Amino acid sequence: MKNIIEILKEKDIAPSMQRIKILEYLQNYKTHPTADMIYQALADEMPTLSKTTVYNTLKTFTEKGVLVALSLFENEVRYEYTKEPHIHFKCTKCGRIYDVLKTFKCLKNENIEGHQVIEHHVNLRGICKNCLEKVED
Amino acid sequence: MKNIIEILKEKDIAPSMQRIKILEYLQNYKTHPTADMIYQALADEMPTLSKTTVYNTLKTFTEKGVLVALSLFENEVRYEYTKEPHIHFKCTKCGRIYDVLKTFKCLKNENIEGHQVIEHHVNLRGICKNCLEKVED
DNA sequence: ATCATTGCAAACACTTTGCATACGC
DNA sequence: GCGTATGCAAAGTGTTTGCAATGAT
Repeated sequence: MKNIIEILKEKDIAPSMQRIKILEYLQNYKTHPTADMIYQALADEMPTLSKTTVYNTLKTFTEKGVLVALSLFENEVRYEYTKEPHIHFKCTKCGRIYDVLKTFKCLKNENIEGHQVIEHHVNLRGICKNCLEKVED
Repeated sequence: MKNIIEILKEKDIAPSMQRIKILEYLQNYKTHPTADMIYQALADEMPTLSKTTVYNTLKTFTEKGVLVALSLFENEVRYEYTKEPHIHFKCTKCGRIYDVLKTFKCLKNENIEGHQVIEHHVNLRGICKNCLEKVED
């Protein structure tokens, strides 16, 4: 795995304890967490961490292209590190978000009805594998 | 155009002045407005209208399947009446949201990697036709 | 008379802002 | 020492809740 400090420097972001921990968390836990989830997860080992810093850091990372901010359903912002082409599936039962393979053509940089596409997001919602199995029991 | 009262009755929603006006607004102005935009637009001719009622009504309509709530970008909830298959394009310059034709296969009711899909949303972002032309001037 | 809808005020959750302190080169 | 990052408290948004007043049958 690429060194976190390297990644930050490449994007002109000064490394700091807080920034490293937050990016590390997003690399390790691919759960598409909200700002608050990240804060809760790190607060134990970083008692002086403030939510403002989490928000600031996520904003910086998103602006510099380190992270992607997702607006899926229910009006919540979630963050992810991976930028491999994929789409999102959110389970209405357990709330978990899955990355699934993008099987169709990406419209990025294409022209659609005269509009120039820069981002292309596909969001699915339904019942996930896990929850389907539970119902069958 | 189908009578609004008919539509409401079909969905077991008791018609009221407020509900009719709100649905009428969404039928007439296909701008994918937020709750606040709807409130602002109607407040003039309905001085006693409350924002709570707008929120209540949009919630009811969405639950009963009269409207669809969209989570596009920037963490804002927008509402639309049409349910013809289409996808959304949001312009990063002017903020306008366009409906564009869905040219690829809908995954609704299909099984993707074991997950059962109920909803399928495609969101594009970029520079719209209008704003592209303005830059060229 | 009964039951649902409305609308005010207050509460709430999430996010941003202002500013003083602390940190790192 | 200087410029940036941090973090507290407060303010700002968007939305929901509690409850009394209103409206419809």
